[in-house]
Amino acid sequence: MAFTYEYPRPALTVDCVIFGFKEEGLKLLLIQRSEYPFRGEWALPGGFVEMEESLDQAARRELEEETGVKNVYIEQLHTFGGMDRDPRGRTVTVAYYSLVNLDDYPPRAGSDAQRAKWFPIHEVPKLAFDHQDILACAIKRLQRQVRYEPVGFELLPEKFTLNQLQRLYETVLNREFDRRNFWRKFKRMGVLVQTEERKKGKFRPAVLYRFDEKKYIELKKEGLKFIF
Amino acid sequence: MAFTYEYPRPALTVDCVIFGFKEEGLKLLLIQRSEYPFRGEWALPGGFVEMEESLDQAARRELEEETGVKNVYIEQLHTFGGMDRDPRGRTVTVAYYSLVNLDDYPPRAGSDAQRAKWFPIHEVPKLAFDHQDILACAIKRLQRQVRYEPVGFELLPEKFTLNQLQRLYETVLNREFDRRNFWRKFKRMGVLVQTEERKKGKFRPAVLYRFDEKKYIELKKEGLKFIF
DNA sequence: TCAAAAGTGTTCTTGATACACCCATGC
DNA sequence: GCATGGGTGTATCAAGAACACTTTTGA
Repeated sequence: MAFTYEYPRPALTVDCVIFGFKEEGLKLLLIQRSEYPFRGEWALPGGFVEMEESLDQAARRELEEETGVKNVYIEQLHTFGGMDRDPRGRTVTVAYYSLVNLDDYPPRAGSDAQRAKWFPIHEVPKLAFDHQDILACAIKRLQRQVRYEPVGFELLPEKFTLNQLQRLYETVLNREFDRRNFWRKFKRMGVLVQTEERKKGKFRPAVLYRFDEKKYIELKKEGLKFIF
Repeated sequence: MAFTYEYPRPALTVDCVIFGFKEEGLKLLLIQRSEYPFRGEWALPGGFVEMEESLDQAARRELEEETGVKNVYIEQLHTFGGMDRDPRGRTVTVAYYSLVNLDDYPPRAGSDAQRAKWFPIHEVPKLAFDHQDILACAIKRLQRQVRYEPVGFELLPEKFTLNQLQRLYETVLNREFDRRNFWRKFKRMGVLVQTEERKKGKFRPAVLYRFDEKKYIELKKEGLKFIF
């Protein structure tokens, strides 16, 4: 049985806010629009939801089609349904967000994603639609989440130094931490595993750590509060 | 300019998870469906989004129409877009959630809302659609939010005793707190104002407190961490 | 005067903060 | 050997957890 009465329906889209991290700082993945509206302007990757796919699937599909980024964990952010979001007509968009390690998705990687580009978070151009609002919402969420859940590791390579981790937190939360206290806090938490490898650089090589997800899940069950 | 190509679109609805609190415990506001599908079964209040209203407006409108509950602060929860949610066809729903003080919305209050009823949270009947999932999501959110933001006060009368506050937290988080530590923690936080009034009962009258929102906002700016 | 809830104070432990020194490396 | 970031230890203070006693009221 179909709908008894068919009312007009808003169009439904998904949009993805994808954050990446490198030594230089936090970055955002955008695409340059090739179609009306906002042709030539930068926008979040996204598009229309098909009838035979879930919202998550739609987000993942659009992300891969438009940027080549795939197999990442995405998380629903918020749904934006303002009346004048889209000049083509009433359109509701479900925004997703994700954190990726920039080493895995270097700038302008896929040839299928010529129009995709990573922008430093503080040099993001004016965005199409209400994508500026969506971005603001995502940044808030990121700042919140990084404090209460170990998501920061998604932004780092598998093996990282405590210094990289600290810089990540300082970048995202826009404040500084005392190196020794920061390190101790994470070490005490017991979710980091020291590896045999060292990161070589100009100066003294730094120990590389891994995030131990299994252990985190265990500790969480026992009531660990991951808070920063 | 309208959409160049018109694709089929999912239907769009809103659903509201409304929590209430009383001495006996946490409650949930449901309506009994009068139409296909799931006629006669209990469901979250909600309905179709109109073309000329925002999502928030739609949620508020449906809530008032179906239950008489109005002028409450609602917050977007999550959007559910599974393919088989609705036997009538592909339907995406934006779920909202809200906390209200049960003294303001007594059970079966409005005559316009005959089919609405408050259920104790542990005696919720089987729900229509995937509303069970939505409810589970809302409970998680409530538990999370009550720990990191002062939303619990929405569930209480304007003036309340520390004991009521404690019972609220114990109910929502499903654990017990030491009375003295709990009280001290809240008092130290500095967001409670002692009123002149007392709550009389069988035994020694208890001091009634108010939540001082202005002060909370101030303290928050100064970096207060509201955590429980 | 008794039962039940309201209200307060102390100790102990743990985590947060602030801070100073030595170490390893490349140049 | 020196500049630079890597790595550790300690003292102090605030907050959390555990716990016991006095007060007020209605019946």
